[in-house]
Amino acid sequence: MPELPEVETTLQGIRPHLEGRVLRGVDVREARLRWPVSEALYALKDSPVLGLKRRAKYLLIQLAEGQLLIHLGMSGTLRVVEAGTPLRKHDHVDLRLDDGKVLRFNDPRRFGTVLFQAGDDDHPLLEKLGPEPLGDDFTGEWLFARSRGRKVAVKSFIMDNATVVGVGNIYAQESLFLAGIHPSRAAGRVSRERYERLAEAIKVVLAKAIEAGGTTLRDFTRADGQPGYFAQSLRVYGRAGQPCITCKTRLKADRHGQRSTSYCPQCQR
DNA sequence: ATCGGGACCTGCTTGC
DNA sequence: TGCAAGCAGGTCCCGA
Repeated sequence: MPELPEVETTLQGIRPHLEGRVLRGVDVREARLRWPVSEALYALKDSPVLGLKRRAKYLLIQLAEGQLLIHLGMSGTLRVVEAGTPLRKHDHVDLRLDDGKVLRFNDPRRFGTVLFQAGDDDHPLLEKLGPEPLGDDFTGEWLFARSRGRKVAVKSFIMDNATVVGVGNIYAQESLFLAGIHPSRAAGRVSRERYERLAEAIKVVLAKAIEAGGTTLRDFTRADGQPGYFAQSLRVYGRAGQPCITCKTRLKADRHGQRSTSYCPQCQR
């Protein structure tokens, strides 16, 4: 159930199990994901795991031969299990480790990816990505500069990975509410000052969500450690028709590019 | 260049 | 109870 906080939580959950280990091999039971699972993975054998990191919503596993890219799509999860653990439905890929554990990729909708990029170069999918939302180079000024003349809805604009990565449907809505910006407003018609507030809101919302994800980290490797959602802190997402937390106005529902949006018509302009 | 829409999938909820 | 429609947290690619 991955937006960026879930991916970050996953990274932190699997890291201790992978660092310092050797990848013995990869078992692919279903290769038809968003893109076919990279053929090169089938041949990997006894490769030390050099490190793990995250870029946007991609989990990157560094091996001597290159880089493994895992994206959870809309429904993907990773679990660390003991070798021999019975398979569940949609357990598509296993990474076998030298300590008898397995990193198991499950994805009912198969929108996720398991790819391999040989050598030192970044995978093409990573090339066009914008700044990390929690990094110093993501600022209101950046949003302002990039948005001049743009007519797209500001919600679509901040969900565009070239603008900033890791802002999915939930957190886009939450951030716009916090910043008091109407999701349908043209990106080019938001002031510098309001973009400062929006950038700050995005950072706060994501940082808090990551923190909350961290609380479920402890049982992450347990049987069904479904990352909790901290739904109680969602102010507008999924609340269309209910009263605004601030002003009691009935929250409205709308759509931006096939994605539902809820917002307060009073607080967000 | 920019924008909106379609596409890729399964599973769960809703409504007749 | 059964079945179809609608919707779900992502994001690439296409045509206008």
